This record gives sequence, C-alpha cells and structure tokens, in this order.
Amino acid sequence: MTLINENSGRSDRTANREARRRQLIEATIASIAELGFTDTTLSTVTARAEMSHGTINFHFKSKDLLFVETLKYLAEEHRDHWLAALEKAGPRPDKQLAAMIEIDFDPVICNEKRLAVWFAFWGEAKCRPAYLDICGQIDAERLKEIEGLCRMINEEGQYPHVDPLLVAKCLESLIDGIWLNKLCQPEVYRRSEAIRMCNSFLAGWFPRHFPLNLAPCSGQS
Amino acid sequence: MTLINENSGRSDRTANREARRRQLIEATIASIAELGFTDTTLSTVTARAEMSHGTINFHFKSKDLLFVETLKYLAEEHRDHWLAALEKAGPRPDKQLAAMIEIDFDPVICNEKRLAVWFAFWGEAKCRPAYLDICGQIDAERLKEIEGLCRMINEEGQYPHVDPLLVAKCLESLIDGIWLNKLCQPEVYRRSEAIRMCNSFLAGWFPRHFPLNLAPCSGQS
Amino acid sequence: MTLINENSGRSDRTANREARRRQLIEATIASIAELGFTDTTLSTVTARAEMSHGTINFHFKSKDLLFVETLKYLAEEHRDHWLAALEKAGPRPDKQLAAMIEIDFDPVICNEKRLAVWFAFWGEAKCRPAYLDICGQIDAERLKEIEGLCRMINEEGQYPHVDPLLVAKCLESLIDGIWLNKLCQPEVYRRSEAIRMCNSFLAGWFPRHFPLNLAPCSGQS
Amino acid sequence: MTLINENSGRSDRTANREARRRQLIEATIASIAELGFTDTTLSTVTARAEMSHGTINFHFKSKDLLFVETLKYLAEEHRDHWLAALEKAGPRPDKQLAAMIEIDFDPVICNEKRLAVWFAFWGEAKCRPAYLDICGQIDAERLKEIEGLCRMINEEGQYPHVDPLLVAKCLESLIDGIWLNKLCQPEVYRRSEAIRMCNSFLAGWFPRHFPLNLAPCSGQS
DNA sequence: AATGAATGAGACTTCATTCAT
DNA sequence: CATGAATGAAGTCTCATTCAT
Repeated sequence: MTLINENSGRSDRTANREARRRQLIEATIASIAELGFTDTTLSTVTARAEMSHGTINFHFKSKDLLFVETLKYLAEEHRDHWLAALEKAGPRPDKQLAAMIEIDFDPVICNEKRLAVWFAFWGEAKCRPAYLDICGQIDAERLKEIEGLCRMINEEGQYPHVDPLLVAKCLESLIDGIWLNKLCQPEVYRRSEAIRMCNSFLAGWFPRHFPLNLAPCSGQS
Repeated sequence: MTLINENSGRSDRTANREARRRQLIEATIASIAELGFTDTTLSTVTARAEMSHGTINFHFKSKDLLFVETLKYLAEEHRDHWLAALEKAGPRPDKQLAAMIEIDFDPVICNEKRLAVWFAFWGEAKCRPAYLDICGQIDAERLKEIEGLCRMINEEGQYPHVDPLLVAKCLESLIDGIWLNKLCQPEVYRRSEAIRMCNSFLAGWFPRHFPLNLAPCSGQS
Repeated sequence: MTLINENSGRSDRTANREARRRQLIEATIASIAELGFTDTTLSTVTARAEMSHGTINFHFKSKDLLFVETLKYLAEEHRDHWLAALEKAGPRPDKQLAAMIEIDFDPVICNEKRLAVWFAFWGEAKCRPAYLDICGQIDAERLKEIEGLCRMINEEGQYPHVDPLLVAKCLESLIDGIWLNKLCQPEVYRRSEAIRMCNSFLAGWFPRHFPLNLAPCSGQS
Repeated sequence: MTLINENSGRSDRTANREARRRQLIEATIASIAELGFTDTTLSTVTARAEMSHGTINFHFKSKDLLFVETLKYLAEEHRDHWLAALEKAGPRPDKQLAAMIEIDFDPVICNEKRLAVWFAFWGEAKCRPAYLDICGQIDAERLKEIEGLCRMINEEGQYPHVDPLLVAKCLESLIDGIWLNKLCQPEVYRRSEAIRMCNSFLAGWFPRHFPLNLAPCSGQS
C-alpha cells in the first residue's frame, strides 16, 4: 500500500508519515461516506485503514483535528483540480468556465463518496467555526474566479443587463444544488444531465457563447 | 409538576400527548441547530423542552425515531406552506411559481435554524434510508408541481425550445444551492437577493413572464 | 446495605442518593488504601461498591471530583471526631488537649486504611490546589484550637518561657510525623506508644499538667 | 544528535551511561514535583531530560524500576548528606545531633521539589513493598544513629527519666511532621522556624545541652 | 404519565512498551 | 546507542435505554 523509497534515510520516515496521514484521511472519507458522520468512530476509520487503534491520536492529535484535516484535504483536492482544468482549457474564458463546470461533475471530484462527505461536513458546519472557515475561503476564491470569467465573457459578447457577480453566484448555487440532488438521487442527476442543466442556464445569459443544446435527452447518462 | 386538567376526557389527553411530541420535536430542531447532529443528545433535547430525562423514550420509541419524526415535521411544514401559498396566489401559473419561490425564502421556512437542521439531515441522509425516503417523496411532489407550472407558463408564452422538466430541475437545484450558500454566509445571501437570483434565472427562460429587474441593488437587503 | 425509610416519598430518593455517594466514597477510600492512588481507577472503586461502571459519573461529575469529595469526607470525619471529643472531655483544657491527642490515634480515625489514604492525598497535594485548600482549612482550624488550649494551660500553670503557638505547631507536627512512621511501621508505632510520645513531649513544656509516665514500656501495645 | 567522544574507551561509555541515568532520575524528580505522581509519564520525564521518547526503556527496564531508582537516589542523597554532616560536626554528640537537624532543613535536602517527591513516594509506599523497604532501611539506620547520640547526651548530662529511644523516635517524627507542614505551607514553616521547633523540643529533654532560645521571633525567616 | 436513578456498551484518548531503522 | 513510529491495553467519560417508584 505504502510506497516507500527504499534507499532513502530520513526522507523515508517523513514520506512514510505523510503516507500514513493520507491513508487515514482517505479511510475517514470512506467511513463518513459509508456510515455517516454520526456513526464514524476512530475504530471505523482505523479498521478501513487497516491500522491500529491508537494510531490516529498519534498522527492527528484528536478526532476533531482528523476531521478538520479531512475537510482541508477535500477542499484542496477540489481546488487543485479546477486550477488544473483552467490551465488546460486554454485562454478563452468561455472554455475555461465550461472546464470548471465539467470538473465539478467529474467522477474524480463528484462521486457518491465525495458528495456524501461534503454534505456531511456542511451538515455540521453551522456549529463548527473551523469547518465554516475552510468552506468560506475555498468558496470565496472560486466565486471570484467565476465572476472574473463571467465578466470577460460579458465584455466579449457585449451582453446587455448582465451582472457578472449575480451570474457567478447563480452558477455556484446551481452547481451546489445539483450536487445536493445528485446526493439524494444519483441516477436522476447524472453527469451529462448536470452539465446540460448548467449550460442551459448559461445559455440564458450568454446565448452566443453557450448555445442551447436542442438534442433530445436520450443518451445523457 | 405538570398541571393537567384533571376532569378532562380522552381528547384532552390526546391533545396533551400531541403537544408534548411537538414540544420535543421543536426542542430537537433547536438543539440540532445549536449544537449540530453530533452533539445533540436526548439530554440536550429534553433540557430545551424543559422536560425530564426519561420522557423522550416514552413519547418516541427511540432516538432514531425522534429524528425521523422531526424530519417529517420539517417536510410537512414546508409542504403545508407552499400549498397554502399556491392557493393564495390565484389562478395564474407565473404568479403561483413566484409564490412558491417567495415561500422558499420566507423567514418562517428559511431561517438560520431551519436551514441548519435541513442540512444536518441531508448530511446524514446518504446512509439513512428513512431520511432519503422522506426527502425523496417531498422533492418529487414539489418537482412535479413546479414542472406543471413551467409547462403552463411555457404554453401560455409559446416559448420555444423550453423543456419544462429541465427548467423545474434547474430551479429546484438553484434554490437548494442558494440555501446552502445562505447556510454558510447568511448575510450575503439575503431574502431579496435570493429571490432576485431566482427571478433573473427564470427571465432567461420566460422573459415575458419574468422581466429582468434592472433596478440597482440598493435596498435589497 | 442501604437503609431506606420505606414509608417516605421524596426523602426516600434523597436518602438513597446520599447513601450511594457515601458508599462510593467509602469504596474509594478502600481502593486507595489497597491499591494506592495510581492504581485506583473508577473500576476498582465501583467493583468495591458493587455498583455499575457509569454510576460514578452520575453521582460525581468526574473522577477528580470524586477524589475531592473523598478528601472532604475524610477531613470532616476527623473534624467531627475531635469536636465531639472536646465536648466530651469536660471544661479543663489539659483534659481537652489529651482528648484531642487520643482521638488522633483512635482506631476509627487512625487506622491503616485511613492513614494510607491521608498520605495518598498529601502525596498529590502539592500539585492539586483543591487538595491543598481542604487540608489548609482543616489544619488552620485545628491549630488554632490547640494553640488556645496551650495558652490556657500555660496561664493556669504559670509556665515560664512557653510560646503557645510554637508548642501547638510542634504538637501537630509531632502527631503528623508519628502518623507517617505509623504508616510505614504500624507495629512499631502503636496507639499507646504514640500517645506516650505525645505526652512525654508535653511533659517537657507543661510538667505539672502532663507528668512523665515512668512506667516501663511493657504492655504498651 | 548527541556528541560523544568518538575515541573514548570503555570507562567513558560507562560514565556516559551513568550520566544519562542521573539525568533521567533528576528529570523524574522534576516531573513528580511539578505534576505529581499521577500525571508523571515517561513522556513528561523524557521531555524534561531533553531526550527521546524510547530512551527510558533502554536505561531502565520499566517505569516502575525508574521510580524505584529515583527513590533510592533520594534516599542515598539524604544519607550521604547527614553522614557528611556528622563527620564535619566534630566529636561532641550534641553538636552532631544539631548538625543532623540542620541538614534535614538544609535547602539542598529540604526544598519544595524534594519534599513534594518524598511525599509522593510516601503516598504510594503503603502498597509498594519496594518503596517501603527502601524507606524502612534508611529510617532504621538514621533512628539508630540518633538514638545513639541521645544516649550519649543523656549519659553526659545525667538527665533522669530519659528514654533515648523514645526521644529519638519523637525527634524523627517531629522532623517528618514539620516536613509535611512545610510541604503544604512552606512560607509558615521556614528553615529557622523548623530548627527552632526542634531545638525547643530537645530543650525539654536535655535543657543543659539545648538551652531555650528566648529571643523574639523577629528575623527568623 | 412522568421521573430520574441506574446500567453498561462503546466512544475518545493516553501511555508504557516494543522494535525497525 | 538512540530514535520515534506503532501498538493495543486500559482508563475516563458519555449517553441511549430501562425500570422501579
């Protein structure tokens, strides 16, 4: 499981340490996805990581900190992906926006496991300032990015009456809402359908950049 | 301790019993909103209901059932409100749709307490079939209603290229997403702003029924 | 075990509650005496009280509080006894002082179990302000009482060069020291020997009130 | 990390080893004094010794043995000091006795740290035969020495009715008791006061060798 | 119907000890 | 010799549930 550089001295241990932490975080995600926040205990986590009981308190100071680190891990994972997607999308803002949307429904980010865990954290966020902070930061950064893209598309297309910030907020909310519905009914809100929803929404604002897909719904999965 | 009308008949008792249950459910909502799902115990509930420790297992068979009943209570409360709003809105479908949106951001339904509890339940829903069922039923009913309204508006306005089901799903998702953002940043996603977001979204599809609000943002809070 | 007034309503429960607390405190004393502070756990206590595991956290909020209550119990027990002894000793100060000394080596107060527990607490006192407070209060009260008695004896006997406070401090220290030696070598520092030590000490200061016991040591146990 | 003289022979290693043990023992004393027996862990010890976690099980076979060695260290330290004091005091028994008392309140032996640790051990002694043994041996040796001195003083002064063993036991107990009171109220039982207490006690038995100090208490701290 | 004492399973955490490096 | 990651037993405490009153 753990890939350790065999011929290294000190970095060996450090690498091992990081690997352990990752292992535990992934096990935490698996446990929350499977059992929910309430029924996730240190035992359910260590069992999935195939590690001993006390290890968690060794690598993370407490259960709370493990959860905070897990949320950070999720948030960074998401951020890394959309930053990479932006870079890969080329210079045009509409392509970049489309890329961000695609990433948000990419199975790497938006699978049943990840969704369950995201909502588990949101469900606890209201009374956990630490969670709220992490979510707030990541959200603000993303919103700013989307708003910037909308502004550029708007200027390019000379669309009248468009408030880029409003569009950005709507788009983010729409995506979040689709995530929620996908959480509860994954077979209805599939990837292609979700992307079609976002595109048809953008078509209302930026019709020349995001033309309506008139094709029938078949083959949308 | 409890003052009960001694010469009461059976209906009184039943009424009393119902009142107790409501009291406990409201206390559950208060506790979840304040402490989150994880830290809500039967004690935090009974303390808020100003009742004794053991009472809860008398009125509800178990903690799990109390939670299920609480979710049902929330769901019915929501349903009752939008049904009433529909009735009050008169016959025109666009007015009815607007009324449903308004209700979704009405402080009675969409306040910090309620939101926190809704997301707490959603956070646990993935691994609790009972929760998923309740949410699924209510969602389906609502989606069908909205889809019907969209269909009528669509026919009335003879809008081309509009898929009523798609619009309905987008609208629901948008509302859910705004709820989530409101949960985390209540001061940014205020009532008027939320409604403006929904209206500007509908304006993209049904421009003659939902004209764009071009007024500046002042006084929208 | 528990004596409950059968024909009482509320006082029944209260009495029961108090009885349980006492039971647990006595079990704590027994456990500390037998196993020491370090090896006394909530389990060793509840086992001796023949009660269930969680009871302690019900009657006492925590292990720390149980220990504090135990120390208070010991301190009050001691205080009650010497107060009673004073009353019983009559009006003469020398008789009262003798009575206090006797009580300090009475098997009810000064048995192997009690001694072990007293020193267990003293051993932890330095870094537990709560323990230090309790010990400090009880000590101050006792020292004041002894000093008063010494002062009266001194005036009565017109002894020259006697500082009542110094004598009181010496006497208390002597008693404490005998306790410590009795802890480690109970068969050497028996009751009669301990009292003889105190008396011979007082004989140095108040020879006419406390005449030297010239009898041989035989039969001192 | 540790700078060791590379080209050292065997004796150096042994010395180093001994130094490590001492370091750990002193750290143990520091930890017990600061945190008490209960809260002293191998980690609190190694932290104070600025050594790594696992080292302790290398130099001492177990935690229990570390504690035993610590107690031995304390006991030998005490013994070494009073033996040295005796030698330094010259031939006269009263001077020797006075020297032993002085040493018992010398800051090297009788400081807050040492006292706390002594009583921590006594607090556990009752149920640790190993502790009891060590204390017993050292006490017996000391008591015999003091008894011998008292006997000599007695013969020298031709005091009537004095039982040297009784006086020795009283003196030891008095000193122990003052230690206990000093532990709890160090500012009240200062060095000079403690010595005055012992002297005034001896004055009752050996008035010509230990004349009463009639000077006022000022400047005694 | 209501109370609250009691239970005991199980959660989190600590920590002495082991052992590969 | 020394390090520190890993283990797992055991400790404290919480809490849903039961039940006598």
